[in-house]
Amino acid sequence: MVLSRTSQYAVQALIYIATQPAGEPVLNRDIAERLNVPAAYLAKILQSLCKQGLLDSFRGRLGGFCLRDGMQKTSLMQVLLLTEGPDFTKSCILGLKECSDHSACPMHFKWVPVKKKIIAMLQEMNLEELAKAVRTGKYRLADLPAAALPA
Amino acid sequence: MVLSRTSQYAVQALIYIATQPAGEPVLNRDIAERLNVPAAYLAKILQSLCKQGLLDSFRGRLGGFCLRDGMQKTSLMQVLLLTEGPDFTKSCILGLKECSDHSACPMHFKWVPVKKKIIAMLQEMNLEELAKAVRTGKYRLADLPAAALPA
DNA sequence: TATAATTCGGACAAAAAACTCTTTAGGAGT
DNA sequence: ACTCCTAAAGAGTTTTTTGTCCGAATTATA
Ligand code: FES
Ligand code: FES
Repeated sequence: MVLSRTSQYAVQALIYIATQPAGEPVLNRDIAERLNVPAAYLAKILQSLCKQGLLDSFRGRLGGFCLRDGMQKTSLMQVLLLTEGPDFTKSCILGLKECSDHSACPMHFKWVPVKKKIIAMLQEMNLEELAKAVRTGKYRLADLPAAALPA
Repeated sequence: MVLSRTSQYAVQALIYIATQPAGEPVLNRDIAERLNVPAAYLAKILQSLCKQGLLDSFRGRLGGFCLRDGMQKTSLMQVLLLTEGPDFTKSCILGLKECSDHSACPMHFKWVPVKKKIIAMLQEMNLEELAKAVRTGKYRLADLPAAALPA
């Protein structure tokens, strides 16, 4: 309803990394397995997040990815601006090029307040808090494996 | 941020048809030109909306598409359930297969209230009202043509 | 120094979404 | 009956997104 698969993988991975001890690199393979997403594809996404400054990467033995220092409090909004592009929040719901009060589609004045709520929500959630929530065990980052479902 | 291009075209076209005199078929060609959208592609979308019961179509001279009788008050939610599929509102923002209180991702309890707002908004907007808004001339369905932009 | 483990980078492949072309069939006017 | 105008249908193309593969570079450790 809102996010590309790439963004979903990125967010899941970042939260997962944030749940792990800071400073200890996490293996791409482990993240992919844990989240049940394609490892090679996830690697690309993580590499891109490195280039964009959210992650640090280390090659060779004891290598892996970890959150760059000071990025614990990165908001989901910041992440999505990287993965969805800088116009993420700027678009008209009907797809018009410009979305502004003086150039409005018929849904504009209903949509804008809702959009503001979405943006506020994305800005107030950060990786550290989400990771903390996951560590309580009450929330999950990936689907239940089929094996765990009732027969 | 929320809708596929197909859905955007569908909604734009339906609103445009609703602005036209009821019972008089509107040409696909005219809709496409007015919305500045690929005609052949739009035709497919309209055909699909016919099959799904929102529109009536007529071939030959004086042919075209018009809203099926009684569909003037169709809500955007109903339209999007057709164009985006019946799971449109059911998805988890992180992409998990199940989105429910007892199987929640870490964003679930923040996301669900916002999602409810989106759904409420989509349910309360219907084609007739949107068309009326467009007829006032204050709102638009398509981008300003490049020719109309300041040089 | 050799080895194993890891990311990096680029090319490639598959799938989905967006869009086009061409032919057929149906309906209105003459 | 004929012609013109329209949507219907289906195959095909292009573009974007998602996903794979492989070889090279980098690093810890034995
Ligand atoms: S112009 Fe369409 S949402 Fe603002
Ligand atoms: S489980 Fe993720 S939004 Fe409900």
